[in-house]
Formats: sequence, structure tokens, C-alpha cells
Amino acid sequence: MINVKKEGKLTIRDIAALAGVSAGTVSRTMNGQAGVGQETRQRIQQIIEEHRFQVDPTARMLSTGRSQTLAVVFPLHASEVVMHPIYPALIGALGDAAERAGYDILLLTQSAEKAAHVVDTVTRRRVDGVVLPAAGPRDPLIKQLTGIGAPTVLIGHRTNREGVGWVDSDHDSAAHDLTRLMLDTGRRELVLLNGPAHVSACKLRSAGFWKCVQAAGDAVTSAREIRVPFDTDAATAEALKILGDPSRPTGVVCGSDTIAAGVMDAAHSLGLRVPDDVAVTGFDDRSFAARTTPTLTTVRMPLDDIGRTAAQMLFAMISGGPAPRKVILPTEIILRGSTPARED
Amino acid sequence: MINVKKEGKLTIRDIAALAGVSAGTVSRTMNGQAGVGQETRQRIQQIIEEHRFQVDPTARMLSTGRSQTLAVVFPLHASEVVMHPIYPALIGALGDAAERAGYDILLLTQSAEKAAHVVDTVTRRRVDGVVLPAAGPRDPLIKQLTGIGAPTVLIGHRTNREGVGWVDSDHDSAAHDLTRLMLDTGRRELVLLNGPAHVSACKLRSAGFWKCVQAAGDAVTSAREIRVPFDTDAATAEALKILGDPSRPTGVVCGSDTIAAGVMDAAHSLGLRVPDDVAVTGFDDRSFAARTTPTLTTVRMPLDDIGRTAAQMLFAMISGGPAPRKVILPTEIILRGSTPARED
DNA sequence: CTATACAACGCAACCGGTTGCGTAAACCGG
DNA sequence: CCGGTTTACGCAACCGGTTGCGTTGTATAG
Repeated sequence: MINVKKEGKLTIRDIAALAGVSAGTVSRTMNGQAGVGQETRQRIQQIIEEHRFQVDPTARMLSTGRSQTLAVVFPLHASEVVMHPIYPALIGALGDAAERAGYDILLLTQSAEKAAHVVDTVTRRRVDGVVLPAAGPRDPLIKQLTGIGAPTVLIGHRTNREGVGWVDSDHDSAAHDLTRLMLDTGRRELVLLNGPAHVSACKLRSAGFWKCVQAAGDAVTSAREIRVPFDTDAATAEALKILGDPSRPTGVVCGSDTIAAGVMDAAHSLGLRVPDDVAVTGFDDRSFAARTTPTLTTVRMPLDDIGRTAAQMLFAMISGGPAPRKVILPTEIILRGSTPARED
Repeated sequence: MINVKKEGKLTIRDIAALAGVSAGTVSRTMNGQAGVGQETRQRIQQIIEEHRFQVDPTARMLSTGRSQTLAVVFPLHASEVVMHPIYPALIGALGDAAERAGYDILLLTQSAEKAAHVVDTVTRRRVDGVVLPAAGPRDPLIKQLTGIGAPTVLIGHRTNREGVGWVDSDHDSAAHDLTRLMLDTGRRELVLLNGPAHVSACKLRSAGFWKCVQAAGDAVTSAREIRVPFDTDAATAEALKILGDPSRPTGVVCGSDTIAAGVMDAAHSLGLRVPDDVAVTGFDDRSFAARTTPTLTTVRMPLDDIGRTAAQMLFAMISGGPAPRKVILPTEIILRGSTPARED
């Protein structure tokens, strides 16, 4: 019969015994606390190293109350939000940063509008910090989380609420630069076909667009902004009206790739050429942006940076240290076929 | 209302005191164990209900060794795998199912090829079960996880390895049905432009394709299979050769939407009409599939079902109960413009 | 050469449930 | 009415670290 040796996990007391000290001393050593002699400390660390000893996070959690865990909340309702393909990259970067810092990340699903389960789990699991990658700035969950003292950071939304940090892309500058691109390539009749007004990113994009238009002065003949849902069909319908008009724009800056796709559909069905008759830009660099006809000039979000920054912000908040609580990260314009080449 | 001593969390001993019993009895009551009188049990449950008492999972974990936690592993290398947009939906369904069963899910990122950190975290955190949504059937991580006795299920890959379950889509039938669709709409010269041979899904799709061709007998004039990477440009190059030949196929079944996109590009540049001159189908129903010209007929995976099934399979494995360990779920064909309408 | 201050470390009581074991009371057939 | 079970429950020892406090031993001041 095969002798199955129960490899008993070593406990802190085993290490203590090997080192000829008490468990408390080992604990202090591992946590870098004072009260341990120099050579004793070295001997203990040596033994820990040799035996590959690792603290049991559960036991530690029970006595300290800290879990070395971050949570990220997935809203299951609003599936159109979650299905947005930015999430895998975002979460990957977040997880990577967390791992490096010795944290694990808990994936919470927020079903329906119920924040209760999330708050509940955060307290029960003693989660150290929470990332909300898909919550609006007015989401009641935020209040509840700060209410229980959980460090919280929003992604993609900005807020002035006390005690909550956020990291967002620079929508403002991105929209500004796209508009500038239109002007630089000779487009003087502009339309911003933006997403819904209640989406904060859209407000910022609006601001960037108008800032550029104002600064351009006579270089722009006409400019206006229209709101549509983030829906290709709705965008097509609206674009048919806009582009069917004799005073049609020669450049359309869109609030998302899905809207831009709708505009290009409309242009095609009206017999207009893109970008010759009308230039089009999107937002997000969705996968289909490289596959439209023509390919779509758009804006790519710095997802890796966002994830990493969110994690670091949380660590700072947890340790109470000073650190920026509001971060805006630069975006990248992806030049493709839906805009004319810039004249250099 | 009864005055609770320390404002804050009640412990099991507080409940015991209120009920006039010992902590052990409360514990037995909560876990449905025998050894508690009928009326005592009711009284205790009543009090638990009243005070909204909830067990501390950390403490329970420490003494039982079980964590009520599932882990899902994200490989960070092979970003093209993780970036595949099926993940958000998959993970959403998984999380939802886990939540309903009172489990939480831990998100592990597997950096580089290092399985060590994953195994490490699984043991340290006492994870009850692991989902591998992006691991090949030969991934060494599988061996290591089963080695430490962690219930493991694969998603999207099949294996005969002892002690590991899997759930996959019915690629075989899907490919068969697409091929059947080609034949039913009068396409007799077929090509399967499949993905790499080492991808198990591609093997299954190959099998389905050939099964249909064999069964069709004289209904098919020619049929062949070609392998390309999951890359639109590579697919375009290959498709230019295939479609440029005088004996070009009238139907091309593709191993992915990205490949199909490449084929349609090639067709357009050769002046061939889709689907009139050549019908094309994809796989996955990526977001851009609804936005190609023409829109792409493709196959949608049952992501919700897959997630839910994986969770349930893990629960069964954890409790040691009997349950199917190998599940194949049916897919759905999304009919769009790249194939002719079926003659009914 | 004492008195005082510290540094180094052991002890034991936590953290909040779980569980084996012991015991008193209730129940049973004879 | 009695011995033998069964049932209901309390007790206390865990699970594996952490930490306040008390006790040494030694360095420094007076």
C-alpha cells in the first residue's frame, strides 16, 4: 500500500519551534515590526525561506480584519455596459497590478439594481477596496460603500464626492483632437453626433469638440451637436436626415464606434463616399472599427494604464497615504480610412 | 427593540446568549446538523432572522477549511485569447450562478506561463473549485490543480483526464448545420477555411463539416479544408488564392468571424458578390459580424448556459455528488446577409 | 554600585466559528 | 420501577495568526 504522507502545512508555531522562539516573535518578524533582535530576525527569515513558509491569509484575516483583497463590481443588468469589450483588458490590468502587490481580486456581480449583496459581501469578506468599472457617478452603491468605510474608485466617471477616487480617460482632449483633425483636413462643416447627455463621457467629448470649434474661429463654417443613443440603427436614422440635407456636414465626429458605423451605413445608402464626401470618426476602437468599409478612425482608451492606476490608487487609499485621487489619462487616436490623410 | 450591547457585528455567541443556548448549538442549527431540538432550533432561527445575523465567512473558513469561493483563471499572456469578447458574458453568467449558491468568485490572473501563483493562491485561499475558461487541454496548470485536489472545470476544451470536468459548445453540430445550409441553398463547391489545427474547436468543426459532406453524397461537387491563423489579413491572402482560381468555391465556411471577414474582403476586391457569387459563414458572432458588408451569418455560443453549467458542475464536484462531468451545449445559428435565404 | 530605561522576547488572550466528547434528561421495552 | 438507549445540549479544544502586556537581561545614567 502506498504510504500517503500527509504533508502537514507548517504553521507559524512550527517555524517558531525550529527557530527556538515563540510564535509571536515569528509574527513580528514577518510583519517587519519592532521588538525582534537583529540576529534572531535573520535566523527566522532564513528558516522561513528554507521551508517556504507562507502565512495563512485566512487566519491573518480573522485576527487583523484585513483581507488583502480588492473587489471589482460587474453590473449584470445593463448588459450592454458589461458586454463592452473594454472589460477584459481593464480587468486583466487590474488583476495584474493587484497580484504584484500581493492582493487578490474578488469578482462581484451586481444583479438587478440591488446594491445590498455587494455591500454585504464587501463587509463579510472584509474587502479592502472596491473598483467600480461600470457604475455611474450617482449610483447609490457608491454612497453605501463609502458609508461602510470601504475605499472606492470609479472608472470612467468623475465625481467630487468625498472619499471616492476615480480614474478616467481624457475624453475632452480626444474629442478636441479629432475635431482638430477634421479642420486640418479641410472639413469646415462639422457635426458632433454624440451619445446620450446623461453619459458623463459624452459631456466631456462635447466640451472638447466645442472648445476646438471656438478656437478655430472662421476655419469652421458650421458646427452643431446632436444626441442619439449608442445604437447603430438609431444613428443611421439620424444620419440619413443629417446627410440627406443639402447643407450636409463634411465631417462627422461620433460619440462611439457604434454610432460611427451607423453614420457610415447612412452615407453609403445615400451614395456618399467616406471620407471624400464626409469624414467620420468614432470612439473606443471596438474590434469592428478595423473591419468597417472604410476602416474607422477612432480613439483608443489606455486600458492598461487605467487598470494599473486604479489599483495603485486603492492601495494608497487603504494605507491612508497621500496620492492623487483623481486621474485623467491620455488617449490615443487611431488613424484609419474614414478620415482623409493629414496634409503634412 | 432589544438592546444590543456592542453596536456592530454580532457573533455567534451573542446569538447564543440571546437564545439562552451555547454557541455550538447555534452553529449546529445554522448548518442544519442534527442534535438540536425542534423548538430550540426554531427559536434560534427566529433570533438569527430578527437580528440579521450572518456568519463570518473568514472564521468559518479557518475552522472548516472551506471557503465558499470559486476561482476563474485569466491568462494574461495570450492576450488575443482573453480579449475575446466572449469573456464578459461568460464570467457574468458564472458569477451570477455562484452568487445564487452563496459562493464568491476570485479572479486569478495567470501571468506568463507561471502556474505557480495560481496554484499557490488556490491553496492559500482554500478555493473550493476552479474554472479555466481559456486553458488548453494540455495546460500544465490542470495537472497541478488536480494534483492538489482542486475540483477543476475547463471551458471550451475537452479532455479525458481523470477528475476534471468540462463544458463546451457543440462545434461539431454547428459546423454540420452551416454546411447543410450551404447545400440547402444550392452551394455545391465548398471550402472550409478553418482555424489552426491545434485548436480543439477547429478539429470539431472540421469533423462536422466533413460529416455533412460525406452524408450529402453527390449533392456536393467539391470540398476541401484549408487552415489559416485566426487572422483577418492571413485569411484575406489565402482567400484571394482560393477565390481567384477559376474553380473557385461557391460557399466558404469559416472557422471564425475574423477569418470570414478576411474572405469577404477578398471577395470584394475580386469583384465577387456575397452571397450571390460566394456565400460565407463565420463562427462566434463577434460584434462586428452584424456590421460587415453584407452582414455575416455566424454561430452564437450559449455563453449564459456555459457559465451556469460550469458553476453547477463545480458545485457537484465539490459536494462529491454524481453529476455529468462532460457537457456539450447546443449553439445557435444567426442567419444574416452573407448566405442566401433558404428556400422554404 | 544601584536605579532607570530599553530592547528582546514569551505568554496568553483574542478573532469567530466548528466539532468531538461528555453528561443529564427523556424515552423505551420489559 | 429499572437498566439501556437515544436525544439535546454544554464545554472546551481547536483552526493559524496577531498583539497587549509582563518579564527578563543588558546598557546607560546618576
